[in-house]
Amino acid sequence: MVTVSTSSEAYHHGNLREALVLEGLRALEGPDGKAPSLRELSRKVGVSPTAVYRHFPDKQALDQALAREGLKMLGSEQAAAAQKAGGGAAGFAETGRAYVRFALAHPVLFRLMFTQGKPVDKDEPVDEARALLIANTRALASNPERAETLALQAWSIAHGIAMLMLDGRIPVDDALIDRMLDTKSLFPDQGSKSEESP
Amino acid sequence: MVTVSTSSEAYHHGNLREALVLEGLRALEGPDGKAPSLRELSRKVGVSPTAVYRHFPDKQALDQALAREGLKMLGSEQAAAAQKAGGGAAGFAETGRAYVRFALAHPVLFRLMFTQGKPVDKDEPVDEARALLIANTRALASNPERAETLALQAWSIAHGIAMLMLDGRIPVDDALIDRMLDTKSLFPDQGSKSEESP
DNA sequence: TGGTTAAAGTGAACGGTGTAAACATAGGGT
DNA sequence: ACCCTATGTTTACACCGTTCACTTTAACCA
Repeated sequence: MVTVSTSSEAYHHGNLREALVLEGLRALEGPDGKAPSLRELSRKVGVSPTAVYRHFPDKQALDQALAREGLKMLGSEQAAAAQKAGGGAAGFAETGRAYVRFALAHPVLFRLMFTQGKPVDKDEPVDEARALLIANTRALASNPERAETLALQAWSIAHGIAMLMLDGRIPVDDALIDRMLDTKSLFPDQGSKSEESP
Repeated sequence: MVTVSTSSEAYHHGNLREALVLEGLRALEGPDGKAPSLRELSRKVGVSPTAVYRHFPDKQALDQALAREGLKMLGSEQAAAAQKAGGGAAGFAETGRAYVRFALAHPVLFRLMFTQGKPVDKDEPVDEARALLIANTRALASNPERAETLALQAWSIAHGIAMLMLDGRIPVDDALIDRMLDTKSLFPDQGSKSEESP
């Protein structure tokens, strides 16, 4: 059904959708500081602007696809960071740092990920980061309700730090990040339920 | 030198700059969910688009003026909330709630306030909110360094909650806000330096 | 008081954007 | 062998921020 033609001179591109997303992610990493326009993207891929509409209903849909890729990247980076730290409380703390690090490393992508309005009631199958967060707080908090609050608090502070640094309100400083994300002082009841070993 | 002509039919508007900022703030409160364009603003004020450039070097400058107004509003609302709560720890907690409340009440303005890139090293004479925050943490924290960390943590969590709610990542719920902003559990060392009475 | 000058407005135009509509092409299934 | 459909193209429209050359008006000074 889908013939993935690698020839780049064909009238039909082959897999334009994937190419757009790929080029979009690349552009988001660029030094422009702003998300690429639809026309700019289509130019780079070598296709007319309206061709995009065969694969996305509108620009926002393209942006949402890029946002989903970003969420996937963030999730896997957080998971990797947690695993490297040995899981548990240390891993939990590390996911926070990974969150802020990701935001600083991919500022435009990060903004796009959250600017794209999504409903809150629908569970995203792609959101590994959220699942990881919930699992972590469930394991660390004293009780389930406290766990949920803890999860949202942890998310909020990491997100707040990330945003304020991206917006130039807070100096970008690794040591400062560590101090602000010090989970022992922020969430003193962590680990009161279970303790773990590497 | 400056004659403020109230007549609205004059060739020269009289005080176009103020009118633009006023209309801009009004538009930011509207249901559009997006910041007004320069042309739209000039239309509503009854002036040609290029007239704006007599008062602002570019669109970003206009946006920055709007952002400054927003920061002033936020600062005074926070100060009022703190005063109503009787100052001290209770007042500090209230400034956090006021911050989130402001963001939810003026979503587009709030976004604009932080999207307008400003340097971090320059002290803004207008930023009452930051001054209030620093004063509060100085009074509440056990030592100066802890006070600074506390200030940035408090700011970050309030900002994070505000942003995540604006972006639809967290349900907008007053009780949830209170739970997440519970300063007694978040910052257990608060009040260890000085205690106050209403 | 009257003339000059500079501040503050205008309109047309340029390149950019997202998007709709009509048309072109190519490749696969019957 | 044919046509159908998926996937491209061209053209066009309305809007955007911004530049340029021009006009109007008001304030100041001789």
